[in-house]
Amino acid sequence: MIYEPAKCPIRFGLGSFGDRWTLLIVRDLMFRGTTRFQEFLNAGEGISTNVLSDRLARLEEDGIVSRSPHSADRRQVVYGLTPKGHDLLPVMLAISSWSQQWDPQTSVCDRFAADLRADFSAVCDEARHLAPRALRARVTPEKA
Amino acid sequence: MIYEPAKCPIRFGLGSFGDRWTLLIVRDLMFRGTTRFQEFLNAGEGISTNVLSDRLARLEEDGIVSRSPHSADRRQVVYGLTPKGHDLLPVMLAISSWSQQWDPQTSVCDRFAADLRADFSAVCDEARHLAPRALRARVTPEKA
DNA sequence: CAGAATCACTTGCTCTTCGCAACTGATTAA
DNA sequence: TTAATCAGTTGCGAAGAGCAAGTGATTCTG
Repeated sequence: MIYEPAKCPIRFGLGSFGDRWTLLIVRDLMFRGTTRFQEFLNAGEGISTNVLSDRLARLEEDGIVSRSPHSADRRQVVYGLTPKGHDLLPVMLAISSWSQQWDPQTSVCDRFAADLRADFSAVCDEARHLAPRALRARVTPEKA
Repeated sequence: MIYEPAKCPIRFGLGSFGDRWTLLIVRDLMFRGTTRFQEFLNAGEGISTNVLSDRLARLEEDGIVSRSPHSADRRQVVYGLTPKGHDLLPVMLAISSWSQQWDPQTSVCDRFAADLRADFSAVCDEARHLAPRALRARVTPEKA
């Protein structure tokens, strides 16, 4: 926990993911299907090994990320989202929608953004059942 | 800007509010009607003056917060949300909904949470036109 | 009109955290 | 048997956060 929560929901949320890196890890798990330590490192964001290690541990402690040994290769550790982690989908999509609206560089496809604005809950319900790659395909523009 | 953005919407969002304090300032502006430097300090979160000063400056630079001199008292500076800042409402409500679901201590009223789950877009559209106090009254439980 | 209070900050200091690089122990591939 | 790969850990310099005191402008008080 990054700092103590109170009754405020914003403060509680920031206690779990109120830093530069945590939501990027959740993004990789949710939209890119990243499951291993090395993959997070190579995600191109420049997170360092010690910080990644720390954030994954915190996320596991907070019940957002699951950690299990790989069945075949015992060197590997497989990370995944718990139900609590999956429930961050609306937060991620709300941020995506905001960025699409205010950052010209952001590549969220216009149709998805329009769908979100029209019926956010319906899009979330639909997106909830998609695998990471399919989810990402739904969010990002067709021609990119 | 806390770090460089790319095409990723999550990364862009975190570039604007990916730290411990920024969203708490937005919360105070959005749900509590806080407008002055001293009020942010006394919000009970324990932010220090130098960090508050820095964050308000960044938020203004990012076009999320407006800064104007008080009409009567020229010592005072009045802070407010820009349209870009107001558009963070869905992000704040998504975080609130998540916290209400996963933190027993979080005080978001059950009815509001249910409304959000049923039709997030409609609740956002409705909430958009409310003043901070009225908005907060809609979110927090009746008996608290 | 003088002195004190209040406003939004700034400065200086200390301590924690971050980013980088090298290293480790366990496991697997050649 | 040796080399490569895995998920980390450790050590160090730099950056950021937290705390307390100070600043200049403005406004209130007597």
